[in-house]
Amino acid sequence: MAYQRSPLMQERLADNRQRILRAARRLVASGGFRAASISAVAAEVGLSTGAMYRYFPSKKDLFVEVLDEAVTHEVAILREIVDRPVPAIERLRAAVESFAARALQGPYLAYAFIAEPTDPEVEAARIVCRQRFGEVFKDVLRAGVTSGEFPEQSVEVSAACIVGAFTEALVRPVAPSSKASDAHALIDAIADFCVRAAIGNGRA
Amino acid sequence: MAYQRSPLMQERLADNRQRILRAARRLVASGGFRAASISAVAAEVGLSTGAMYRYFPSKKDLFVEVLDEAVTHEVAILREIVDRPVPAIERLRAAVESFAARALQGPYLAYAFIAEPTDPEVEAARIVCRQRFGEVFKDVLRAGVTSGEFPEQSVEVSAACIVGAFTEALVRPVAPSSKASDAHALIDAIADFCVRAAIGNGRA
DNA sequence: TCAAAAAGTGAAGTATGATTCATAAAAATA
DNA sequence: TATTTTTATGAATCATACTTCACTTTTTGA
Repeated sequence: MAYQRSPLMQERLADNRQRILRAARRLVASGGFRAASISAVAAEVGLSTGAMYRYFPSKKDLFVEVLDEAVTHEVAILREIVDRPVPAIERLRAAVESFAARALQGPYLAYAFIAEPTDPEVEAARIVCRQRFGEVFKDVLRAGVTSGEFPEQSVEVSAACIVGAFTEALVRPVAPSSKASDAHALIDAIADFCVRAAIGNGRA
Repeated sequence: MAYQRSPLMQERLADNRQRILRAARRLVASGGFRAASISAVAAEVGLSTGAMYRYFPSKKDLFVEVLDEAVTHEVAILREIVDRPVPAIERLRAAVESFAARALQGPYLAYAFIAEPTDPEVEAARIVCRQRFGEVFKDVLRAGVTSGEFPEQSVEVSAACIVGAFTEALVRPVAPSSKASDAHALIDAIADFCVRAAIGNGRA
């Protein structure tokens, strides 16, 4: 007869799926896509490699979803900050600081969904991610230009530069002397940079 | 008896070596390290894969050298610009524009030696590359801060941000609408961004 | 021109990691 | 509990790309 999954089973499967996604993200965050082989993820979750394919049709699909989830989460946070009813300068600074603070906890994650190359399919997903980040910053910049806080500028390019600036500065500092202690100083310096870039000298 | 390479042969070998390096760089520039497999490089040069190993002991060694050559060349150009006896602002702008213009011709090359991950050994070489780039920008920034053109700032972090900003903006524009025609506009916008970031509003 | 040595070839050898598949274990019905 | 179906396993398979090696071609020096 027709056999159905019990609610309990249903839940366990859904839970496994979540755990796979989380384990994959954790591995990417700690060592990039390189460290996130199917067998590594499987081991992390406590499943066999074969079982992975019951949850995701391929490695690509898994990582597209990891990427998408991470970015959705991140963008939601940034969006909330960027929509606050305060001056654009403050919003910009807060957004950069917020992103930077979280990125510092898992530099590779920020790196992975911003820069690390993989299969063309995952790559396509990442381009969308970047655009989604870009949109948020473009919105603040546009608001600032409209309100007169920021000078005329290509908000398109500036948004890309901002994303690039904090990514680079966070992911692999030119001088990687950053300990946990000066994380705050690093974040400040990055935010200063981005705000200065947006403002210029009033009339750049 | 002891057999020696004739000068002609000597030259042909040296020439092959150069051609291998150039082909490898060309491939990286057009499609990243992914596109630069040993067999692809060999095909490009017109040699067999086996022959490659008469010129370089391993793929790693080849790419460490490719990276090193590219960066040495690039840094020499930037260094020349940065050492000119003009205001720091001008030097900074010129350096960014110069780098950006060249990077636009082969986005992947800039990308590859700035961000793309590979073997740990090549990775180590890249970290040095980034530091070398960083140094150049740090020098201009320091000069500008000393001369009072730029406000106090972490030149360390600012240098990283600058490298990141133009890399991101060049390598994969958030909105990749850039045709050959607006290359100039893009370069200008990036340079504007970096200069604004360095200057701030006089007292950031 | 001939023998020795170097250079070049490309198929075979390895290594790594994704994917499949025959089989086993577990869960759902009767 | 017995039967059927789903889920899980992990070794085997496949794919890709670096590296080696037995062999051929070319070059060198007599």
